[in-house]
Amino acid sequence: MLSNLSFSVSQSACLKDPTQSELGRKILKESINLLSDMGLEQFTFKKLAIEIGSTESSVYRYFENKHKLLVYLVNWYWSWLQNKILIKTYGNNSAFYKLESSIELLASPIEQDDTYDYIDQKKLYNIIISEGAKVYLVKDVDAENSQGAYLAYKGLCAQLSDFILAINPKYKHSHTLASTIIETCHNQIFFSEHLPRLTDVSEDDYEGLKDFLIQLTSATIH
Amino acid sequence: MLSNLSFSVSQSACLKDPTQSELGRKILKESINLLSDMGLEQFTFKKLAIEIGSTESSVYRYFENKHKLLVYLVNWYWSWLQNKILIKTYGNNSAFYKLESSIELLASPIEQDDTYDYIDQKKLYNIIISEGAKVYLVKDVDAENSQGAYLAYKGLCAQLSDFILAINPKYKHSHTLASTIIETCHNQIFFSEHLPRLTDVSEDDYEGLKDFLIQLTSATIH
DNA sequence: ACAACATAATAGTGTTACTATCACAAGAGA
DNA sequence: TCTCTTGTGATAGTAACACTATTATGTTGT
Repeated sequence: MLSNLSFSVSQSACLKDPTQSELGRKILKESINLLSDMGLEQFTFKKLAIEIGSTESSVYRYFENKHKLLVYLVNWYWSWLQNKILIKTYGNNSAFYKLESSIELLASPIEQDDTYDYIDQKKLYNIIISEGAKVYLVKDVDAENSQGAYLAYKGLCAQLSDFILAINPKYKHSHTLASTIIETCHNQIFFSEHLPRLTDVSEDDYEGLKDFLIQLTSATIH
Repeated sequence: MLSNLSFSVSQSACLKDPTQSELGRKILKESINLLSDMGLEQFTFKKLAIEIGSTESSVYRYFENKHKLLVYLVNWYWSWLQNKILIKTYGNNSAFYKLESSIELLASPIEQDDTYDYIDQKKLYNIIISEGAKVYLVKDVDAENSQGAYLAYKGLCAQLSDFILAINPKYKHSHTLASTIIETCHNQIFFSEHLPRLTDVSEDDYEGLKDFLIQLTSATIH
Protein backbone atom coordinates (compact mmCIF):
# COMPACT_ATOMS: atom_id res chain seq x y z
CA MET A 1 0.00 0.00 0.00
CA LEU A 2 1.48 3.28 -1.11
CA SER A 3 -0.43 5.25 1.50
CA ASN A 4 1.50 3.43 4.20
CA LEU A 5 4.87 4.27 2.76
CA SER A 6 7.01 5.33 5.66
CA PHE A 7 9.60 8.08 5.65
CA SER A 8 12.67 8.69 7.72
CA VAL A 9 13.73 11.88 9.40
CA SER A 10 17.39 12.72 9.53
CA GLN A 11 18.73 12.17 13.03
CA SER A 12 21.60 14.61 12.61
CA ALA A 13 19.67 17.38 14.37
CA CYS A 14 19.17 15.47 17.62
CA LEU A 15 21.37 13.70 20.13
CA LYS A 16 18.89 10.89 20.73
CA ASP A 17 15.85 9.83 18.68
CA PRO A 18 12.91 11.62 20.35
CA THR A 19 10.30 9.33 18.79
CA GLN A 20 11.64 6.33 20.72
CA SER A 21 10.71 7.41 24.25
CA GLU A 22 7.78 8.86 26.11
CA LEU A 23 9.75 11.93 27.14
CA GLY A 24 11.05 12.46 23.60
CA ARG A 25 7.55 12.41 22.16
CA LYS A 26 6.37 14.82 24.85
CA ILE A 27 9.24 17.15 23.90
CA LEU A 28 8.15 17.08 20.26
CA LYS A 29 4.47 17.55 21.04
CA GLU A 30 4.89 20.36 23.52
CA SER A 31 7.63 22.19 21.63
CA ILE A 32 5.29 22.36 18.63
CA ASN A 33 2.61 23.88 20.84
CA LEU A 34 4.95 26.43 22.39
CA LEU A 35 6.78 27.37 19.18
CA SER A 36 3.52 27.84 17.37
CA ASP A 37 2.21 30.00 20.23
CA MET A 38 5.19 32.17 21.16
CA GLY A 39 7.66 31.91 18.29
CA LEU A 40 11.31 30.88 18.37
CA GLU A 41 12.64 33.96 20.17
CA GLN A 42 10.41 33.66 23.22
CA PHE A 43 10.66 29.88 23.36
CA THR A 44 13.12 28.41 25.88
CA PHE A 45 13.98 24.92 27.10
CA LYS A 46 13.06 26.11 30.58
CA LYS A 47 9.50 26.88 29.54
CA LEU A 48 9.31 23.61 27.63
CA ALA A 49 10.58 21.62 30.64
CA ILE A 50 7.95 23.15 32.91
CA GLU A 51 5.24 22.38 30.37
CA ILE A 52 6.16 18.70 30.11
CA GLY A 53 6.85 18.38 33.85
CA SER A 54 10.52 17.67 33.37
CA THR A 55 13.81 19.53 33.59
CA GLU A 56 16.02 21.54 31.27
CA SER A 57 18.83 19.03 31.51
CA SER A 58 16.52 16.24 30.34
CA VAL A 59 15.59 18.22 27.25
CA TYR A 60 19.25 18.90 26.53
CA ARG A 61 19.78 15.15 26.33
CA TYR A 62 17.67 15.15 23.16
CA PHE A 63 18.61 18.43 21.50
CA GLU A 64 21.75 20.55 21.76
CA ASN A 65 19.73 23.78 21.68
CA LYS A 66 16.46 25.23 20.48
CA HIS A 67 17.78 25.88 17.00
CA LYS A 68 18.56 22.19 16.51
CA LEU A 69 15.08 21.34 17.73
CA LEU A 70 13.63 23.68 15.11
CA VAL A 71 15.83 22.08 12.45
CA TYR A 72 14.48 18.68 13.49
CA LEU A 73 10.85 19.80 13.27
CA VAL A 74 11.30 21.56 9.93
CA ASN A 75 13.03 18.50 8.53
CA TRP A 76 10.23 16.33 9.78
CA TYR A 77 7.81 18.51 7.80
CA TRP A 78 9.87 18.51 4.61
CA SER A 79 10.26 14.71 4.72
CA TRP A 80 6.61 14.19 5.47
CA LEU A 81 5.57 16.53 2.66
CA GLN A 82 7.83 14.90 0.13
CA ASN A 83 6.35 11.58 1.14
CA LYS A 84 2.86 12.95 0.58
CA ILE A 85 3.87 14.20 -2.84
CA LEU A 86 5.34 10.84 -3.76
CA ILE A 87 2.13 9.08 -2.78
CA LYS A 88 -0.09 11.51 -4.63
CA THR A 89 1.95 11.60 -7.83
CA TYR A 90 2.71 7.89 -7.99
CA GLY A 91 1.85 6.29 -11.32
CA ASN A 92 2.00 7.58 -14.84
CA ASN A 93 0.24 10.88 -14.54
CA SER A 94 1.29 13.89 -16.58
CA ALA A 95 4.23 15.92 -15.32
CA PHE A 96 2.06 19.00 -15.12
CA TYR A 97 -0.44 17.16 -12.95
CA LYS A 98 2.39 16.14 -10.67
CA LEU A 99 3.63 19.70 -10.32
CA GLU A 100 0.13 21.00 -9.79
CA SER A 101 -0.51 18.41 -7.10
CA SER A 102 2.71 19.35 -5.35
CA ILE A 103 1.75 23.01 -5.27
CA GLU A 104 -1.64 22.03 -3.94
CA LEU A 105 -0.07 20.06 -1.10
CA LEU A 106 2.38 22.86 -0.35
CA ALA A 107 -0.25 25.57 -0.26
CA SER A 108 -3.02 23.78 1.57
CA PRO A 109 -4.18 23.84 5.11
CA ILE A 110 -2.99 20.58 6.55
CA GLU A 111 -5.44 17.81 7.37
CA GLN A 112 -4.34 16.08 10.52
CA ASP A 113 -2.65 12.73 9.88
CA ASP A 114 -3.05 10.81 13.12
CA THR A 115 -0.34 8.30 12.36
CA TYR A 116 1.93 10.50 14.44
CA ASP A 117 0.05 11.57 17.53
CA TYR A 118 3.04 13.50 18.85
CA ILE A 119 3.01 15.83 15.81
CA ASP A 120 0.19 18.32 15.43
CA GLN A 121 0.58 19.02 11.75
CA LYS A 122 -1.52 22.16 11.64
CA LYS A 123 0.60 23.78 14.30
CA LEU A 124 3.74 22.50 12.64
CA TYR A 125 2.57 24.16 9.42
CA ASN A 126 2.25 27.45 11.31
CA ILE A 127 5.79 27.01 12.55
CA ILE A 128 7.03 26.37 9.01
CA ILE A 129 5.41 29.59 7.81
CA SER A 130 6.59 31.82 10.66
CA GLU A 131 9.91 30.25 11.62
CA GLY A 132 10.91 28.00 8.72
CA ALA A 133 13.39 30.38 7.11
CA LYS A 134 15.25 30.74 10.40
CA VAL A 135 16.71 27.26 10.06
CA TYR A 136 19.01 28.51 7.31
CA LEU A 137 19.20 32.26 8.02
CA VAL A 138 21.97 31.75 10.56
CA LYS A 139 25.66 32.52 10.64
CA ASP A 140 26.79 28.90 10.62
CA VAL A 141 24.55 27.85 7.73
CA ASP A 142 27.56 26.37 5.92
CA ALA A 143 28.59 24.20 8.86
CA GLU A 144 25.04 22.99 9.37
CA ASN A 145 24.66 22.37 5.68
CA SER A 146 27.74 20.13 5.62
CA GLN A 147 26.21 18.17 8.50
CA GLY A 148 23.14 17.47 6.39
CA ALA A 149 20.72 19.82 8.12
CA TYR A 150 18.95 20.76 4.88
CA LEU A 151 18.87 17.44 3.01
CA ALA A 152 15.10 17.13 3.21
CA TYR A 153 14.60 20.60 1.75
CA LYS A 154 17.02 19.83 -1.05
CA GLY A 155 15.20 16.58 -1.72
CA LEU A 156 11.89 18.35 -2.05
CA CYS A 157 13.42 20.98 -4.29
CA ALA A 158 14.98 18.27 -6.49
CA GLN A 159 11.59 16.58 -6.71
CA LEU A 160 9.84 19.73 -7.96
CA SER A 161 12.75 20.44 -10.24
CA ASP A 162 12.31 17.01 -11.87
CA PHE A 163 8.63 17.69 -12.49
CA ILE A 164 9.51 21.03 -14.08
CA LEU A 165 12.11 19.44 -16.33
CA ALA A 166 9.63 16.76 -17.36
CA ILE A 167 7.35 19.52 -18.60
CA ASN A 168 10.09 21.46 -20.35
CA PRO A 169 13.49 19.73 -20.49
CA LYS A 170 15.09 22.88 -21.86
CA TYR A 171 14.12 25.14 -18.97
CA LYS A 172 17.32 26.38 -17.36
CA HIS A 173 16.07 27.45 -13.96
CA SER A 174 14.23 24.44 -12.63
CA HIS A 175 15.84 24.53 -9.18
CA THR A 176 15.50 28.29 -8.90
CA LEU A 177 11.82 28.06 -9.79
CA ALA A 178 11.28 25.14 -7.42
CA SER A 179 12.70 26.92 -4.38
CA THR A 180 10.88 30.09 -5.42
CA ILE A 181 7.56 28.22 -5.39
CA ILE A 182 8.24 26.79 -1.94
CA GLU A 183 9.40 30.03 -0.35
CA THR A 184 6.75 32.16 -2.02
CA CYS A 185 4.06 29.87 -0.72
CA HIS A 186 5.06 30.45 2.89
CA ASN A 187 5.82 34.12 2.47
CA GLN A 188 2.47 34.87 0.92
CA ILE A 189 0.54 33.02 3.60
CA PHE A 190 2.48 34.98 6.23
CA PHE A 191 1.84 38.26 4.42
CA SER A 192 -1.86 37.51 4.04
CA GLU A 193 -2.10 37.09 7.82
CA HIS A 194 0.15 39.91 8.97
CA LEU A 195 1.11 42.31 6.16
CA PRO A 196 -1.83 42.30 3.76
CA ARG A 197 -0.51 45.28 1.79
CA LEU A 198 2.24 43.04 0.46
CA THR A 199 -0.11 40.57 -1.19
CA ASP A 200 -3.44 40.15 -2.97
CA VAL A 201 -4.04 36.84 -1.24
CA SER A 202 -6.67 37.15 1.46
CA GLU A 203 -6.34 35.40 4.77
CA ASP A 204 -7.07 31.68 4.40
CA ASP A 205 -7.59 32.08 0.66
CA TYR A 206 -5.53 29.05 -0.24
CA GLU A 207 -7.28 28.75 -3.60
CA GLY A 208 -6.16 32.22 -4.62
CA LEU A 209 -2.59 31.44 -3.66
CA LYS A 210 -2.67 28.15 -5.58
CA ASP A 211 -4.02 29.91 -8.65
CA PHE A 212 -1.26 32.50 -8.46
CA LEU A 213 1.47 29.89 -8.09
CA ILE A 214 0.15 27.59 -10.80
CA GLN A 215 -0.34 30.38 -13.30
CA LEU A 216 3.11 31.80 -12.52
CA THR A 217 4.70 28.38 -12.82
CA SER A 218 3.07 27.33 -16.05
CA ALA A 219 3.61 30.72 -17.70
CA THR A 220 7.26 30.73 -16.67
CA ILE A 221 8.08 27.22 -17.81
CA HIS A 222 6.58 27.51 -21.28
CA MET B 1 18.51 67.61 -10.28
CA LEU B 2 16.70 64.34 -9.76
CA SER B 3 19.85 62.55 -8.70
CA ASN B 4 19.96 64.73 -5.61
CA LEU B 5 16.45 63.91 -4.54
CA SER B 6 16.58 63.20 -0.85
CA PHE B 7 14.63 60.58 1.01
CA SER B 8 13.50 60.29 4.58
CA VAL B 9 13.82 57.30 6.86
CA SER B 10 11.05 56.60 9.31
CA GLN B 11 12.13 57.54 12.81
CA SER B 12 9.69 55.18 14.50
CA ALA B 13 12.38 52.53 14.94
CA CYS B 14 14.72 54.74 16.96
CA LEU B 15 14.46 56.83 20.11
CA LYS B 16 16.68 59.60 18.78
CA ASP B 17 17.78 60.34 15.22
CA PRO B 18 21.18 58.63 14.88
CA THR B 19 22.20 60.65 11.82
CA GLN B 20 22.24 63.88 13.87
CA SER B 21 25.18 63.13 16.14
CA GLU B 22 28.67 61.77 15.92
CA LEU B 23 27.86 58.88 18.26
CA GLY B 24 24.68 58.05 16.35
CA ARG B 25 26.55 57.84 13.07
CA LYS B 26 29.20 55.67 14.67
CA ILE B 27 26.45 53.35 15.93
CA LEU B 28 25.06 53.02 12.41
CA LYS B 29 28.45 52.52 10.79
CA GLU B 30 29.76 49.98 13.27
CA SER B 31 26.50 48.06 13.67
CA ILE B 32 26.49 47.51 9.90
CA ASN B 33 30.02 46.13 10.13
CA LEU B 34 29.22 43.84 13.02
CA LEU B 35 25.83 42.65 11.75
CA SER B 36 27.29 41.88 8.37
CA ASP B 37 30.17 39.98 10.00
CA MET B 38 28.48 38.03 12.78
CA GLY B 39 24.75 38.05 12.04
CA LEU B 40 21.90 39.22 14.25
CA GLU B 41 22.07 36.38 16.77
CA GLN B 42 25.71 36.90 17.75
CA PHE B 43 25.44 40.70 17.63
CA THR B 44 25.00 42.48 20.99
CA PHE B 45 24.98 46.12 22.13
CA LYS B 46 27.88 45.26 24.42
CA LYS B 47 30.06 44.26 21.46
CA LEU B 48 28.91 47.32 19.54
CA ALA B 49 29.69 49.63 22.47
CA ILE B 50 33.21 48.25 22.76
CA GLU B 51 33.75 48.65 19.03
CA ILE B 52 32.74 52.33 19.04
CA GLY B 53 34.50 53.04 22.34
CA SER B 54 31.29 53.85 24.17
CA THR B 55 28.91 52.14 26.55
CA GLU B 56 25.82 49.97 26.30
CA SER B 57 23.64 52.57 27.95
CA SER B 58 24.64 55.16 25.36
CA VAL B 59 23.55 52.84 22.57
CA TYR B 60 20.24 52.24 24.34
CA ARG B 61 19.52 55.96 24.11
CA TYR B 62 19.26 55.58 20.34
CA PHE B 63 17.64 52.16 19.96
CA GLU B 64 15.41 50.19 22.31
CA ASN B 65 17.06 46.91 21.32
CA LYS B 66 18.95 45.23 18.52
CA HIS B 67 15.80 44.27 16.69
CA LYS B 68 14.74 47.92 16.40
CA LEU B 69 18.20 48.76 15.14
CA LEU B 70 17.81 46.13 12.43
CA VAL B 71 14.39 47.54 11.56
CA TYR B 72 15.97 50.97 11.19
CA LEU B 73 18.72 49.72 8.90
CA VAL B 74 16.38 47.65 6.73
CA ASN B 75 14.03 50.62 6.41
CA TRP B 76 16.94 52.78 5.43
CA TYR B 77 17.70 50.35 2.61
CA TRP B 78 14.10 50.12 1.39
CA SER B 79 13.73 53.89 1.35
CA TRP B 80 17.06 54.37 -0.37
CA LEU B 81 16.22 51.73 -2.97
CA GLN B 82 12.82 53.19 -3.71
CA ASN B 83 14.49 56.55 -4.16
CA LYS B 84 16.96 54.99 -6.62
CA ILE B 85 14.08 53.44 -8.53
CA LEU B 86 12.23 56.76 -8.69
CA ILE B 87 15.29 58.48 -10.07
CA LYS B 88 15.98 55.82 -12.65
CA THR B 89 12.39 55.48 -13.87
CA TYR B 90 11.57 59.19 -13.91
CA GLY B 91 10.17 60.40 -17.21
CA ASN B 92 7.90 58.80 -19.73
CA ASN B 93 9.58 55.48 -20.24
CA SER B 94 7.58 52.33 -20.86
CA ALA B 95 6.13 50.52 -17.88
CA PHE B 96 8.05 47.41 -18.78
CA TYR B 97 11.29 49.36 -18.80
CA LYS B 98 10.45 50.69 -15.35
CA LEU B 99 9.81 47.24 -13.98
CA GLU B 100 12.94 45.86 -15.60
CA SER B 101 15.02 48.71 -14.15
CA SER B 102 13.61 48.05 -10.71
CA ILE B 103 14.53 44.38 -10.88
CA GLU B 104 17.98 45.37 -12.04
CA LEU B 105 18.44 47.66 -9.04
CA LEU B 106 17.07 45.03 -6.67
CA ALA B 107 19.29 42.26 -7.94
CA SER B 108 22.52 44.13 -8.43
CA PRO B 109 25.64 44.38 -6.39
CA ILE B 110 25.48 47.79 -4.84
CA GLU B 111 27.81 50.54 -5.98
CA GLN B 112 28.85 52.63 -3.02
CA ASP B 113 27.00 55.93 -2.80
CA ASP B 114 29.25 58.15 -0.71
CA THR B 115 26.57 60.67 0.11
CA TYR B 116 26.14 58.76 3.37
CA ASP B 117 29.55 57.93 4.73
CA TYR B 118 28.10 56.27 7.79
CA ILE B 119 26.32 53.64 5.64
CA ASP B 120 28.39 51.03 3.84
CA GLN B 121 25.83 49.98 1.27
CA LYS B 122 27.52 46.78 0.21
CA LYS B 123 27.56 45.51 3.76
CA LEU B 124 24.02 46.72 4.26
CA TYR B 125 23.00 44.72 1.20
CA ASN B 126 24.54 41.61 2.81
CA ILE B 127 22.51 42.29 5.92
CA ILE B 128 19.33 42.62 3.86
CA ILE B 129 19.96 39.26 2.23
CA SER B 130 20.88 37.35 5.40
CA GLU B 131 18.79 39.13 8.05
CA GLY B 132 16.14 41.11 6.19
CA ALA B 133 13.29 38.66 6.68
CA LYS B 134 13.87 38.70 10.44
CA VAL B 135 12.39 42.18 10.73
CA TYR B 136 8.93 40.74 10.14
CA LEU B 137 9.36 37.10 11.18
CA VAL B 138 8.74 37.94 14.83
CA LYS B 139 5.93 37.31 17.25
CA ASP B 140 4.89 40.94 17.55
CA VAL B 141 4.82 41.63 13.83
CA ASP B 142 1.28 43.02 14.13
CA ALA B 143 2.22 45.51 16.84
CA GLU B 144 5.29 46.65 14.92
CA ASN B 145 3.28 46.89 11.75
CA SER B 146 0.76 49.20 13.39
CA GLN B 147 3.66 51.40 14.49
CA GLY B 148 4.75 51.75 10.88
CA ALA B 149 7.78 49.51 10.96
CA TYR B 150 7.22 48.21 7.43
CA LEU B 151 6.03 51.31 5.61
CA ALA B 152 9.10 51.51 3.41
CA TYR B 153 8.71 47.91 2.31
CA LYS B 154 5.03 48.49 1.53
CA GLY B 155 5.95 51.59 -0.43
CA LEU B 156 8.41 49.69 -2.56
CA CYS B 157 5.91 46.91 -3.11
CA ALA B 158 3.23 49.42 -4.12
CA GLN B 159 5.70 50.97 -6.54
CA LEU B 160 6.41 47.67 -8.29
CA SER B 161 2.73 46.83 -8.21
CA ASP B 162 1.97 50.06 -10.09
CA PHE B 163 4.48 49.21 -12.77
CA ILE B 164 2.92 45.75 -13.14
CA LEU B 165 -0.56 47.20 -13.45
CA ALA B 166 0.66 49.70 -16.04
CA ILE B 167 1.78 46.75 -18.15
CA ASN B 168 -1.40 44.74 -17.65
CA PRO B 169 -4.21 46.55 -15.81
CA LYS B 170 -6.21 43.33 -15.59
CA TYR B 171 -3.58 41.36 -13.71
CA LYS B 172 -5.07 40.36 -10.36
CA HIS B 173 -1.93 39.61 -8.37
CA SER B 174 0.24 42.68 -8.76
CA HIS B 175 1.12 42.96 -5.05
CA THR B 176 1.66 39.25 -4.70
CA LEU B 177 3.99 39.26 -7.68
CA ALA B 178 5.79 42.38 -6.46
CA SER B 179 6.61 40.95 -3.03
CA THR B 180 7.51 37.63 -4.66
CA ILE B 181 10.07 39.38 -6.87
CA ILE B 182 11.64 41.16 -3.91
CA GLU B 183 11.81 38.14 -1.62
CA THR B 184 12.93 35.79 -4.37
CA CYS B 185 15.76 38.09 -5.24
CA HIS B 186 17.24 37.91 -1.74
CA ASN B 187 16.50 34.25 -1.25
CA GLN B 188 18.19 33.21 -4.44
CA ILE B 189 21.30 35.26 -3.72
CA PHE B 190 21.46 33.63 -0.29
CA PHE B 191 20.97 30.17 -1.77
CA SER B 192 23.62 30.76 -4.43
CA GLU B 193 26.11 31.55 -1.68
CA HIS B 194 25.16 28.93 0.89
CA LEU B 195 22.76 26.30 -0.46
CA PRO B 196 23.58 25.97 -4.16
CA ARG B 197 21.44 22.85 -4.59
CA LEU B 198 18.37 25.04 -4.16
CA THR B 199 19.11 27.26 -7.14
CA ASP B 200 20.61 27.38 -10.62
CA VAL B 201 22.03 30.83 -9.97
CA SER B 202 25.79 30.69 -9.46
CA GLU B 203 27.50 32.77 -6.84
CA ASP B 204 27.75 36.40 -7.96
CA ASP B 205 25.83 35.62 -11.16
CA TYR B 206 23.56 38.62 -10.87
CA GLU B 207 22.85 38.53 -14.60
CA GLY B 208 21.45 35.02 -14.35
CA LEU B 209 19.21 36.02 -11.49
CA LYS B 210 17.97 39.09 -13.36
CA ASP B 211 17.20 36.99 -16.42
CA PHE B 212 15.23 34.54 -14.32
CA LEU B 213 13.23 37.27 -12.59
CA ILE B 214 12.51 39.24 -15.73
CA GLN B 215 11.45 36.19 -17.71
CA LEU B 216 9.28 34.98 -14.83
CA THR B 217 7.73 38.41 -14.43
CA SER B 218 6.96 39.09 -18.05
CA ALA B 219 5.64 35.57 -18.66
CA THR B 220 3.41 35.78 -15.61
CA ILE B 221 1.95 39.19 -16.34
CA HIS B 222 0.98 38.52 -19.93
C1' DA C 1 27.08 82.30 35.09
C1' DC C 2 23.51 79.10 34.43
C1' DA C 3 20.53 75.82 32.23
C1' DA C 4 19.99 72.20 29.10
C1' DC C 5 21.70 68.38 27.05
C1' DA C 6 24.62 64.48 25.52
C1' DT C 7 27.55 61.20 27.00
C1' DA C 8 30.44 58.32 30.23
C1' DA C 9 30.99 55.46 34.19
C1' DT C 10 29.36 52.32 37.25
C1' DA C 11 26.29 49.20 39.29
C1' DG C 12 22.75 46.07 39.52
C1' DT C 13 18.78 42.72 38.14
C1' DG C 14 16.45 38.97 36.09
C1' DT C 15 16.76 35.71 32.36
C1' DT C 16 18.94 32.74 29.05
C1' DA C 17 21.81 29.15 27.62
C1' DC C 18 24.04 26.20 28.88
C1' DT C 19 27.36 22.44 31.93
C1' DA C 20 28.23 19.38 35.74
C1' DT C 21 27.26 16.22 39.29
C1' DC C 22 24.78 12.96 41.91
C1' DA C 23 20.88 10.14 43.01
C1' DC C 24 17.41 6.96 41.68
C1' DA C 25 14.49 3.57 39.29
C1' DA C 26 13.62 0.01 35.70
C1' DG C 27 15.11 -3.62 32.78
C1' DA C 28 18.53 -6.85 30.85
C1' DG C 29 21.99 -10.17 31.26
C1' DA C 30 25.16 -13.22 33.97
C1' DT D 1 20.40 -12.22 43.25
C1' DC D 2 23.73 -9.12 41.69
C1' DT D 3 25.29 -5.87 38.78
C1' DC D 4 25.44 -3.00 34.76
C1' DT D 5 23.47 0.02 31.81
C1' DT D 6 20.15 3.38 30.46
C1' DG D 7 16.92 7.04 31.14
C1' DT D 8 15.40 10.50 34.05
C1' DG D 9 15.12 13.83 37.98
C1' DA D 10 17.08 17.13 41.16
C1' DT D 11 20.11 20.54 42.23
C1' DA D 12 23.70 23.77 41.56
C1' DG D 13 26.43 26.82 39.20
C1' DT D 14 28.38 30.01 35.45
C1' DA D 15 28.98 33.32 31.82
C1' DA D 16 26.68 36.04 28.84
C1' DC D 17 22.75 38.78 27.58
C1' DA D 18 19.20 42.28 27.86
C1' DC D 19 18.17 45.54 29.93
C1' DT D 20 17.40 49.76 33.95
C1' DA D 21 18.98 53.23 37.12
C1' DT D 22 21.94 56.67 39.02
C1' DT D 23 25.39 59.85 39.20
C1' DA D 24 29.03 62.49 37.30
C1' DT D 25 31.08 65.22 33.65
C1' DG D 26 31.82 67.99 29.79
C1' DT D 27 29.79 71.04 26.12
C1' DT D 28 26.67 74.38 24.11
C1' DG D 29 23.64 78.12 23.95
C1' DT D 30 21.66 82.32 26.42
